[in-house]
Amino acid sequence: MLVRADDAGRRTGRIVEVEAYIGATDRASHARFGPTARNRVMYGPPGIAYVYRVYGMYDLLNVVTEPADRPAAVLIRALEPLDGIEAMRAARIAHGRAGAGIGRLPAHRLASGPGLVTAAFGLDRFDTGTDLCDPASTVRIAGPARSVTDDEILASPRIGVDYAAEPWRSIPWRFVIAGHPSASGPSRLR
DNA sequence: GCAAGGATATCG
DNA sequence: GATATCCTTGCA
Repeated sequence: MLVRADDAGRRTGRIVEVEAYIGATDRASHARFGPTARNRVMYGPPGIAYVYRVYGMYDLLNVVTEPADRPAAVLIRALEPLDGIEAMRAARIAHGRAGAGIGRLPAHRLASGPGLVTAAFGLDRFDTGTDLCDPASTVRIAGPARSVTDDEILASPRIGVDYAAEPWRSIPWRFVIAGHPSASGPSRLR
């Protein structure tokens, strides 16, 4: 569960879709270039946020997952909004990238994509370095909203990594709660 | 189907 | 410095 507690109130969302990026040999990972100014937190301790910008407009939230010097992270691709729906909606409108229909978007679509997760939670690349495991952090990851069994989870190839060589392009390292209405992409892909 | 949008890694 | 590329999204 992703939690943000600040002046705007408390926002929580159940993490329903993630992707794994593991090691310098993963040709789809930012770590494929070795340590750089952008990805350096991937080489630090786990539990830290790595937020980067793609396509000039969207910031994507990742969590560092391995001990120092082993670059790995999990991309948070979608949330099921639980609390703070209106704060998320307001943040989406303030972010301004999406079209005019946000005011009428159903709640379950407010964070149904990696760029939408950060927009709904008011995160950007300058939040890189936040300790997501520290209860004192404004943004943090708490225990699961509820338990998930293995047979609910669908594994598939990662999204948007067609540039990577095989086998990395096809490894099923995207994990989603099968059929969840808050998963990313068109409904036919959920 | 495709444009928007700017940071980033790489090359000269 | 210049340039090709990118872990996306919403609308035509």
